Amino acid sequence: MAARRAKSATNEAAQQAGDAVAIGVLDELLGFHLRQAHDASFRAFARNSGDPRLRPGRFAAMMVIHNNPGITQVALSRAIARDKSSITPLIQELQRLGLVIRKPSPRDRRSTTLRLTAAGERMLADLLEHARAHDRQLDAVVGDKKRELIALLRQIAEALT
Amino acid sequence: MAARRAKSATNEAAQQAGDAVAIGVLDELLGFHLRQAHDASFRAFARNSGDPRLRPGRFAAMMVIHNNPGITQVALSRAIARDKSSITPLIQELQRLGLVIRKPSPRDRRSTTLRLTAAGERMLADLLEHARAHDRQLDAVVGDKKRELIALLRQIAEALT
DNA sequence: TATTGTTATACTCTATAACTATA
DNA sequence: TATAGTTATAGAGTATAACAATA
Repeated sequence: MAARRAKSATNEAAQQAGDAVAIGVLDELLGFHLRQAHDASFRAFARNSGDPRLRPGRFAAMMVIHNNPGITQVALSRAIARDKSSITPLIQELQRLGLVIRKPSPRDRRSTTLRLTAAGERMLADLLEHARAHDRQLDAVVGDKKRELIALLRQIAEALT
Repeated sequence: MAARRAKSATNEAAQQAGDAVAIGVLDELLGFHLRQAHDASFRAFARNSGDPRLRPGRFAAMMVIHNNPGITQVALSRAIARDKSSITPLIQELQRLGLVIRKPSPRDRRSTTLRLTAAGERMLADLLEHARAHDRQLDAVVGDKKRELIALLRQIAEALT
């Protein structure tokens, strides 16, 4: 746990002058960089997507519903790795906005099936534009490493879930 | 926005049977994978670090203080990219746990300087053990790509901040 | 005038547990 | 007995705005 650079009473002055702070061993931890990169990406997306209704969480849910029309709430909850009780308010909100319709399943009367409305599809297309614009920013940063990077991130998500 | 796989009334049955859901274009978005990988990593860390006081946020703050003794609250807030008003309760909590000491700056009477206590240093060493164990899990997944991956994540964080 | 840190306040996201209605 | 979805509730974590003290 030895620190990397000399520290002393003069350090405070450096901090106050706005110097870069030392992050030490954190710099070698993949988990830390994952956190930093995600945080920056998340904020940039929220910042640029103008419409405050277009949070990353809702976007992911709508995308899953779009790609799996008729999906049930529990299946959706598994797909986006959230508890089913977290899905209820999310879906209610999307329904309130007229983006999703819920229909009782004909097969299992406990279940509700989900579909995007026409407005939902339009909103999703719009969201996707923002997401793609956002991703182009990322593309510009990672260049031809994109495929490889995605593959690594996917492996991480799978291995740790 | 065409979907990738055939969808129909039979889809719901597939969902109910627990089939993997289609995520569509999301799969090509770096931002999405960043979210998934971070989410999985974050949860795994919280799950494995036994001690519930060792949240990633506190860990990062303690690490920055360790590496920059005498840092002020505002400088810390910049270092971990949070508003200064979010730092107050965080530091109060660390102080309550006896992990951090606050001293008025002799130079600027508006400022407070932060340092880890001996207990704070011990706790940090412990935290670091957990973080490293966690990172070894990640290492096992990414193998010799680690350096490159970290470099890419750092570039992303820097470009988007 | 600008900055440091605190407070008041509120919002988002999420989870656990208990419930109902079905299976 | 087990599962789908809802509700009640609570806890992190964060931000904005306004403020007092100080620069």
